[in-house]
Amino acid sequence: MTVAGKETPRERYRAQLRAEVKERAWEQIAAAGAPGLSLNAIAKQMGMSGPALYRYFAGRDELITELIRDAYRSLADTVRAAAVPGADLARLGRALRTWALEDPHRYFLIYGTPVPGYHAPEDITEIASEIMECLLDAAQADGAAADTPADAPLEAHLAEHRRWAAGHPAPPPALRRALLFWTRLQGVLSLELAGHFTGMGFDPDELYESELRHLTR
Amino acid sequence: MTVAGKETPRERYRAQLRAEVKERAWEQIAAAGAPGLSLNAIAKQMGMSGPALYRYFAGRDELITELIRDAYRSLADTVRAAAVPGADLARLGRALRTWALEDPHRYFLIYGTPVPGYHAPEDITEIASEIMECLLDAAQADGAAADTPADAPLEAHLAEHRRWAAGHPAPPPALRRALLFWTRLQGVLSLELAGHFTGMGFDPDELYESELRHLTR
DNA sequence: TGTACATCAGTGAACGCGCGTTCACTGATGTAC
DNA sequence: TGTACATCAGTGAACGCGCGTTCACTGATGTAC
Repeated sequence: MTVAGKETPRERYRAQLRAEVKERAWEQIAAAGAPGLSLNAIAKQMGMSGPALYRYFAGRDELITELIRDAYRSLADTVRAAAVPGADLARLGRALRTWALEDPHRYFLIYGTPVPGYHAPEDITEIASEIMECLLDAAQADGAAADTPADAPLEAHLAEHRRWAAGHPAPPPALRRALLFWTRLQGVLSLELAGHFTGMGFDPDELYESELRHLTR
Repeated sequence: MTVAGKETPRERYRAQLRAEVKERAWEQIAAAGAPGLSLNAIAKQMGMSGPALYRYFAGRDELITELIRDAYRSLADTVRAAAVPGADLARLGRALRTWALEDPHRYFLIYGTPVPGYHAPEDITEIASEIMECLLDAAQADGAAADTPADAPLEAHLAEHRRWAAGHPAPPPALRRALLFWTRLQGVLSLELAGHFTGMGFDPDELYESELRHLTR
């Protein structure tokens, strides 16, 4: 660890090279999918020999985990930036969509087909709950005016099983809003990004906006 | 092509062996994900040598395509069976959920991360629209009693872009119901199956049922 | 019914490939006196 | 300022592996007369 701003040239170089490896990794994911990611291929593309990269990453797995972490981090930052005090859920929803469309491969690294046997390290799980927290904040602020129950059975269930809310004080209707907000938008997004709407004629954005209208009114 | 019931022993054997290969393929997908699927490994597991399988499949790609086709086919059959006349959308929704939970890998082969560069052959696209048709039937039958507009902007858009409906006579509110039904359920399902709810404490089924209540009333 | 032939299943060797990863080593860069 | 040493970056060879796929071939199964 080095104090920021006091990096040695070598540390700077290391960080820069790690970053370049990751960039190439994303390019490779875009070209052949995450399973086709290969350290050797990245090295070759950067004009160095395979084993050189082992100075920067412990192995293929560490690189992938790093990419996943970065993806989560960027989503969390995006969501946090959109969940400023006073913002409504729709704003958060549009930020999510922009983020997802910006780089579908990044989206799928988080929300795509899970790799059998892979378990994310704990710090990644924490980023995920950071996202949930923003969601709850927004859901609570958004509907604070009208927190009448909208679906009693689900709200009762959520009121009793709110471990995921991690102590967040949102009332049951807000818990429900947050969760359904999330699943509904993910529904449109994942189908859209996976190409299940291509050739169908309509604009997925209209679906998305319709969901935003319904959740926030 | 042979008339059913007039199969020669050899044809019967071929069909049986192809089926066994596919079974092993699913097992392998369950163990290592679709990208790790290997003809050689399947052959070895079946006690034969690698090249033997080339008598039954043109190559790895054909096997995968076949698996995808089977997955689509089984979903379409499930949906069709649930969309009997008089059935409501909720029934179709529950059938979808049962089908998905029955074999998540099968689900992800259709709705998971798309493989860059892969394009499904046309007959698979047709199965997909078969599913859409059932959906539209159910959506139309279900809400026929109250087809008042629920979201004018979206319904207007869908009324003008109904290529996907392939001539189906469903009115705009039913178009909207069908699509949102689909995306909302997929939203819960894909997050649930990818494990994004694990450790959160609540039961995804409650979310799912809440969505069903909202769409069908 | 038996014989001659065609068809098909499966094998084993081989080709070329790329992967992840380890290891001993060279050469450059930074550090301490 | 220069010299001696330690640290680090990157190389090339090597290991073992598994992949998809082709090809010539053996042996069994079915077919025609």
